[in-house]
Amino acid sequence: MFVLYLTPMSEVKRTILTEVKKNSDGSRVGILHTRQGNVNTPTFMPDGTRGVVKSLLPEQVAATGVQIVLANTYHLHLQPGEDVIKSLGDVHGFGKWKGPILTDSGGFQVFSLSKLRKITEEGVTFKHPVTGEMRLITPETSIQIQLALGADMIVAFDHLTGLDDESRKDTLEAFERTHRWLERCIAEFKRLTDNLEPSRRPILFGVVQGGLDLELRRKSLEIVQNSEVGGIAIGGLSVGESKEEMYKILEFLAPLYDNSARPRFLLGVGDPPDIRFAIEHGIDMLDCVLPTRNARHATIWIEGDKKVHLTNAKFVNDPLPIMEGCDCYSCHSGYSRGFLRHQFKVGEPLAGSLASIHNLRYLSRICESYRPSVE
RNA sequence: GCAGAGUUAGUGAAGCGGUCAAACACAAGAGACUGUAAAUCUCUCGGCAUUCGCCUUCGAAGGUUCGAAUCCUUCACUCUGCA
Repeated sequence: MFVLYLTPMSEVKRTILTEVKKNSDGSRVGILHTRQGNVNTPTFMPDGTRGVVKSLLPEQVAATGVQIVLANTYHLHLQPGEDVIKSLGDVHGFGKWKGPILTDSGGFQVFSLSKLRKITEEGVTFKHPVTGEMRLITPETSIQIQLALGADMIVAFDHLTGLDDESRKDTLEAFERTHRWLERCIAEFKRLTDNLEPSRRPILFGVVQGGLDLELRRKSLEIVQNSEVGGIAIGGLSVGESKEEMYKILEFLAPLYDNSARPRFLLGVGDPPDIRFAIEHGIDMLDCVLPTRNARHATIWIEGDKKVHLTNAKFVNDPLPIMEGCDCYSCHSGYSRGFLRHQFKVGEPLAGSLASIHNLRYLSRICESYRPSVE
């Protein structure tokens, strides 16, 4: 068969995700096998860009139900550098996170640092936002860095563009380049990991692009699925488009995943309704800065996915916890909204930490609601 | 007592004849944030109308001027020197 001829490789045959159950709402329950242990899916993964989930101890992160944490290739490469991290016990020993760690490739910075970067076919040259230093990241170096960091799951270096009106014209270029770069990522990955036992290899995710164009999305998914990658990442969403547009793509892709043993990772989505929608359309893993960033900005979720600003004046004397009935540490310990409002107003970092714990628990609980039998 | 300096919206602080309802910072109020240049950013912040606009303000009271937060006089208070 043509597809098999293209993909006779070990990564495709390897069972990276064991599908435990299909739910009637379209979601699926699974066990993700990484070299750093198994993880229950669907799962939400907070971003610890610089090697830690901001303002939280690993124990506090784990206590929210989170099982995987992200780190970022671009940030850790620039500072302190993968050599330093390697010498300090790779990303696990560095940040003391015992579970699996996934690194993002730096592809997001192609988008978020668009004013500070230049794209060529070779790769992307970034100007350091602070020092002005120029640094080239290529598909090959991204893979090298991620492996040196010691991540258990890594992402192919892709070309991400925004989906605001201005940037949509770049979709085709980004789509094509992403696939050319994927081949180079895979080649480099194989070169550096072929000598490892398959069970000791990190999992490489290829990234699906294509903007809002359904045909491009179909083609991109096909290309990624026919590549020697261990996981499928859906990229290029939640970057300026409407929710309806994002949902349309997720809905379109849902029936097209061809291999239940490969995890599907939706990059960068973390608004509770979006998480639910994604999970109910076959997504197993999601990461996002939203729960922790919002928390540091005093915004938390309560029942019904409602956003609440804890700095609001109405909370001055409020003795209630962030969310009644919540089983997170912050709510369970009884910290009042009045206390949190005050600590936010005076700039006390503990307030952001307590709110982060709550928001992470809120998202973990959403994921757990799809996998009751596994708990 | 004498000589200087000062008193500006919640606070600090610019302004020194028209372009001043009055810079800026903080405080206050509201909001944004989706693979983290983000413990950040945006808006509002005398009163009313909330579109045009109108009204009351720059220690107090008088005065000069077409026009004063800005110049003059007196008073009140604050600070710094000398007694």
